Amino acid sequence: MTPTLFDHLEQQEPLSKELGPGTALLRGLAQDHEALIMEALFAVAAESPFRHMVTPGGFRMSVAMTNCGALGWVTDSKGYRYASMDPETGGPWPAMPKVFMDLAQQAATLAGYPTFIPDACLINRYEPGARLTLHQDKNENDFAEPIVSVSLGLPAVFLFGGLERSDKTIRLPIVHGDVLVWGGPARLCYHGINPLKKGSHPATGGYRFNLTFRKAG
DNA sequence: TAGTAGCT
DNA sequence: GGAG
Repeated sequence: MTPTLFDHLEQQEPLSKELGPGTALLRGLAQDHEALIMEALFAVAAESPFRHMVTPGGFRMSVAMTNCGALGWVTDSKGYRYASMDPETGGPWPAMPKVFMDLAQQAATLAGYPTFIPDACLINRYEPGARLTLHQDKNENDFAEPIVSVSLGLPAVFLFGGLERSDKTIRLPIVHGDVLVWGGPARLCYHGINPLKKGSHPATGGYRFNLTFRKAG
């Protein structure tokens, strides 16, 4: 039986107050298909391997990334953008696995975006110490489309701020299986991930993986 | 400025 | 030495 948004909200702290409308933290939503998801993730990585991209400023990112779907997020000395081809392999990104698409659409629907059809899935791999500093997702074409973020493996602290970098941030402890959706007035909020702490997780070993679904094109 | 260093 |  598919859980309703009410089922999820019932078991969690009231996020809507802090994060505003259009935003939901769906605790444990990805746990049901955890084995299938990890299998699909490794299949994607076998085709387009994880790599440490470089920011326009010339810094190597601590998070290793790959993509699946029609478009993939990339950064290099020329800037941030979406590309239909993997710069490393020269070929298209791997197709988005059905289990990814189904999960993203289920999460988006629960959060109030029933027509969400992602064309991009950025896969982030965090090792201990890896982090993402506060940033906005603004390389997509339509900001009316939400962001769906799936957490797998080691726990992390998700930072959620406002529309300006200097705005106060709240710290959300995120664990394996949690899915965070944000859109509407929160769509362009600054967010980030604190440096990952060392640990071990049955599903992912010493890593945290994050799937970020977007309609980019 | 999707980073890092350096401070409290 | 970790957290902010």
